[in-house]
Order: sequence, then C-alpha cells, then structure tokens
Amino acid sequence: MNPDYSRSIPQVWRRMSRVFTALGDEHRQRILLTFDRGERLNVGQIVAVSTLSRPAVSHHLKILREAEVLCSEKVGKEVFFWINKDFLTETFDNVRDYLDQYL
Amino acid sequence: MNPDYSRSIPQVWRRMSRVFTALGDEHRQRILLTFDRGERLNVGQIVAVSTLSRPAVSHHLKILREAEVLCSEKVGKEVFFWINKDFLTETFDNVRDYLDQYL
DNA sequence: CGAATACATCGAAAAGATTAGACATTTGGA
DNA sequence: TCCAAATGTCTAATCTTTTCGATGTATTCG
Repeated sequence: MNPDYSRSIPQVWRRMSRVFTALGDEHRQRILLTFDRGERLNVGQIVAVSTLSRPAVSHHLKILREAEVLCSEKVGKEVFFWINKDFLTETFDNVRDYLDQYL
Repeated sequence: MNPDYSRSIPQVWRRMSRVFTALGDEHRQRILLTFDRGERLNVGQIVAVSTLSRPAVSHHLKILREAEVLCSEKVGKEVFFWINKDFLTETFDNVRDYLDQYL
C-alpha cells in the first residue's frame, strides 16, 4: 500500500493525471476521434461536425491543449489543432510500464 | 476526418471511453495509486488513507468497478477491491495500437 | 481605414458531479 | 436472538463543469 499517494498526486504523475482528466469527457473523446492520421483541423471544421456551440468547443480544445493532448498553431486568421502523438505515445507507454512493473 | 465520431462514441470505444471517464478524476487516480502489486484492499483500508468520507469513497469505488478498472469480491463482512490489471493492460495496448495505426 | 472572417473570452445560467450525514443491509459472533 | 462491524444507499446541499449569447481581439482584404 502507498498511503502517500492517497492524499496528493505525486509529481511524476501530474502531467499524466492532466491527460486522463482531459480524456475523461465524452465530448473531448469525440473531438479526438475525428482526427485522421497526421491531420490538422481548424476550429471551424471541428465546430462544424460537433453538436456543441463554438464557445463550448473552444473550451474543450483549450483543456486538451493545456493537457498537451493537442497542439495548436495560428495560421493567419485560423487556429489549427493536431494530435500530440509523441506525447500521447510516451504517456501510454509510461502507464503500460507502470502496469508491468508495479501492478 | 471522421465526422461520424464527432456525434457519438463508436461501439468499439465505449468500454475504453468508460475507463477514461473513470480515470479522469483525481480522487480516483489517487485511490488507484495506493494499490501495491497484486494487492487487495478493503473499503475500510481505502477510506483510512483517503481524505474523503466513506460514502464518497464508496461512490468512487463504484465508478471504478463499473468501468472495470477495479474488481471486487465480498469476503465475510468486508469487500475487497483490486486492480483489473489484465483489462487495463488490454485497454492501454489498444490505445497504443490506435495511436500507431491511425494517428 | 472599414468590413468581414476566424477565433477566444467573458459572464451568467444550467447541468452535472461530488460530498457527507442519516439510514439500511449483510454478516459473524456472543 | 441480539449486537457490533463493514459496507452500501438515499438525499439534499454544495461545488464544479459546461454551455452559449454577447462581446473582444487579431487578421486579411478591398
């Protein structure tokens, strides 16, 4: 038993914790599933296929970006988002290693 | 772009979606981190190291069990919980495969 | 410059999740 | 049977998140 972990998330888990929190919402999961391989989508495209208003989508995109699940870049008037594949791969590999080593 | 996914979670993702939703809460993350390798903990032990009341812990344990992240078994008066390592391993392997194949 | 486009943010309301006390249930033991 | 222990459930209050109209900001084009 690790009683320490029951009161606060340890430092090494903070970044991953934010990923899980970001992924723990169905709207955000659905946004992520709309991305094809290597694709970049602007906000308008995501709003167009979403059931939510633009401010709501913008809110979810912000959470995903802050959790480093998505990257974004402004090009002219548009803001493009894409999946941070490297970070997600690293994150899930870490979780996988934790499962193997400690559980 | 997969516009279909933007309106509802596809069947193959439903089970994994529930896992992410269950893991998307810091209290539940902390509960999970208290488990040592192969360990079984009863509710009282989890409550003892938690900052929450027993009903609150019970609530979170229920969510984790329904998402199949935890298994449980009643032994006498106690209910023991343990981590569903096989399912979690399978889940994260699936996500990892998805990242490799489709993103 | 002025208009139009794309997006973010603000702010208040609504929806949803969480929490803990009180109560209920199950079990084992005296 | 009666009691205590361990846990689940109910409920209402609270807290947090989500939502969207309105407004603000940056950028491009005429």
